Amino acid sequence: MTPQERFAVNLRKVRTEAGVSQEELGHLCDLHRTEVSLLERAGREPRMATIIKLAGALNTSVSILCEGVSWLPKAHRFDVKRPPRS
Amino acid sequence: MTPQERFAVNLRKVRTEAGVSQEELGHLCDLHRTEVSLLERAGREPRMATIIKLAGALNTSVSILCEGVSWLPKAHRFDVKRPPRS
DNA sequence: CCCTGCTGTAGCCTAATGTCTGTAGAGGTT
DNA sequence: AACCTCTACAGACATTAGGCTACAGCAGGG
Repeated sequence: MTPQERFAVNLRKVRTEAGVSQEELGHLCDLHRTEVSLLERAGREPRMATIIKLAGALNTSVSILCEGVSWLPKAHRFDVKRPPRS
Repeated sequence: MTPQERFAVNLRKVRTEAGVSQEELGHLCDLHRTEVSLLERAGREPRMATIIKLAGALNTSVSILCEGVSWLPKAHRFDVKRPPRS
């Protein structure tokens, strides 16, 4: 599982729980609807501005969107935890 | 003040307080030395993987690196707070 | 004085993000 | 049936992140 796959899961979870469509979310944070779709399908890796926009539009925090992803400096690799099965 | 300017301030503050050089930090998180320099001079806007790498290498969190930057969905603009003067 | 460590900065390159348009399918409602 | 909403997905495009090399400056220490 890659960092963007975990981000995708987090984003979709937060968005659906907020009851917002991809298109509404895109409008809220000035992102194109296809970009939101790609992010939720782990097709893209968001930049800082994108993460902060999404967090603000969904009234959540960047930590929650990045939850489960960390970096192990000594091992020089990511540590991506599997999301809790809904 | 732009989001990346605020990120630059946050990054430099955390790095210097950790007593790490740009080059050491770059090695810890597999980033080039010049990239760390650019980020601290607000010349670049980091991606998610970059932010998480930096946070992991500096033993901090993404929230701290993104501190002071938020998105106002209704106003369709960022809200960047000035960092506390050291 | 020379040497070393740290940082700034310019340039070039590749790969990626983000924008936009359009098409298509699934599911629900009337 | 037709209609609507949401989403997936393609292709094309401009902009940018990040890697790399190289050179310069500036401090401190021998």
